[in-house]
Amino acid sequence: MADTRDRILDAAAHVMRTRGFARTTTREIARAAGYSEATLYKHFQDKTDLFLAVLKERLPSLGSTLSALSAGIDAGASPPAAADGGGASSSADPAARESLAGRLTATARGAIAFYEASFPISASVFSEPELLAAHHAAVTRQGAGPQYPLEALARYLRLEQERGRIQAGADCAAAASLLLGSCFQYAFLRCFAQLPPDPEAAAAHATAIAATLLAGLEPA
Amino acid sequence: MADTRDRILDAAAHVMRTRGFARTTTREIARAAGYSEATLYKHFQDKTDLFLAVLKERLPSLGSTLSALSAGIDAGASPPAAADGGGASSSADPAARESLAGRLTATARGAIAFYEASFPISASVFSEPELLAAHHAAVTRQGAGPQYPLEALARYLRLEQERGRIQAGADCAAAASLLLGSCFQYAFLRCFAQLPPDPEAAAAHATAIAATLLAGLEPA
DNA sequence: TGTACATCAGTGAACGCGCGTTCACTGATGTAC
DNA sequence: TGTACATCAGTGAACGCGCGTTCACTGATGTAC
Repeated sequence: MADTRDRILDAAAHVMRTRGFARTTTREIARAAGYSEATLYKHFQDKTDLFLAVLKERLPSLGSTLSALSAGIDAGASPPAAADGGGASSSADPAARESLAGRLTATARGAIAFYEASFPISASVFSEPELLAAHHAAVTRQGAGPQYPLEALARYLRLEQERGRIQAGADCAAAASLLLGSCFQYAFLRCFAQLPPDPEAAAAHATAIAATLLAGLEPA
Repeated sequence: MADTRDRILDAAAHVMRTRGFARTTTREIARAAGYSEATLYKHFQDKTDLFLAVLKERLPSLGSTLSALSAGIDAGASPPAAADGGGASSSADPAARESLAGRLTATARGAIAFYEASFPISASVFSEPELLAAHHAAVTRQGAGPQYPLEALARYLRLEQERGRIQAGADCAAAASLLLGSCFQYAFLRCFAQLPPDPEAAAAHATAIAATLLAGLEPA
């Protein structure tokens, strides 16, 4: 029973990813889940209810990537737990993980993987403004939402700032927006071109933007 | 007749923005345009054909913002002409327009306006993978597409690099991705929260990210 | 100028289809005595 | 252990609706003579 609900959510998420939101009908979901359409209505009030559950329970999370950020620095605020979609948060090189550049690069890699995984589903929400509003309300109510990673990264950067590893006058919110925004758009462009995730290309991008953000553009 | 086609495209773009892609039916478009549904089929082969025309002919452009970037520096490559959605590309302060920071800020403001205007329509495309593929093919064929602004900005930065206004070793592609990615995600977050465009907030964001990108984070 | 015809932008009404949803039902499993 | 009943996850078939699309048509405008 609880298993049935999970299978329906898995199937719905799978159909949304592979056929697109417009093709994600109750028939397709039921077929993919191996149940009749009527069964969907034993577990969800209607189609919108099912979609909101998919958005809430089947979107990947940046949780582990973000908690790895501050690990070993401060036992401060940890993000809400959920399934992890990134998995690229722990660098292979322990020394790199300790450096500012290493941490930012690892975060960028995790963010790219996360955005690439969530885009196909989250973009769909924009085609139904009422669904968008309901999802936004749900996500805001529980303090998550797409601006959470920005806030977490900015918090980490301020921590480093206090420790003197970042310029005293630097705008940490702006820096977080630059780094994650770049990852976000990078993932968008790959989804737009319908390219599959490429961890090596993503790592190269992550390294380049982290280094550029840290160093700045102005000549010495 | 040609006027009719334009009115249909205007109506379709309007319905897509206000009701969302899922609610953009032939009936709604016809009603908004003031024609019968049958008239749509005198001008477009089918609904997909109409959507592709909207994407091609009614998406805003960053053209003027990007050409303003290099204005007065080099008579180099100018972007393809199209209707302009930004309009915030020319700064009120001529001195600011001349400085690197001023140009980057103006570009960021134009990019935010552009992304805020195009997101509601372009996100829709993700709900129909076939439409996405067709749109991507069309846009790639004519050398435009969402990565065009990134390339144009990177080209401008390399120009400044040659003139010594940017560090010799800096990664201009990464810098362009940081700046425009931040604008892109900023616009996404506003659309997600269904907030209307706010030029003042956008200008503040643009100023902050341009300054942060230029200065970098590392202490002197 | 008047008449007969051609053109063509636009329409009203209908079509078949696939959608989301519901309903009376089945049959396996658990439980009381 | 056997019997009678309750529970409940899951179903097959049907429903009404709104969608995209088509078709025979209208009526205003232009043109030939």
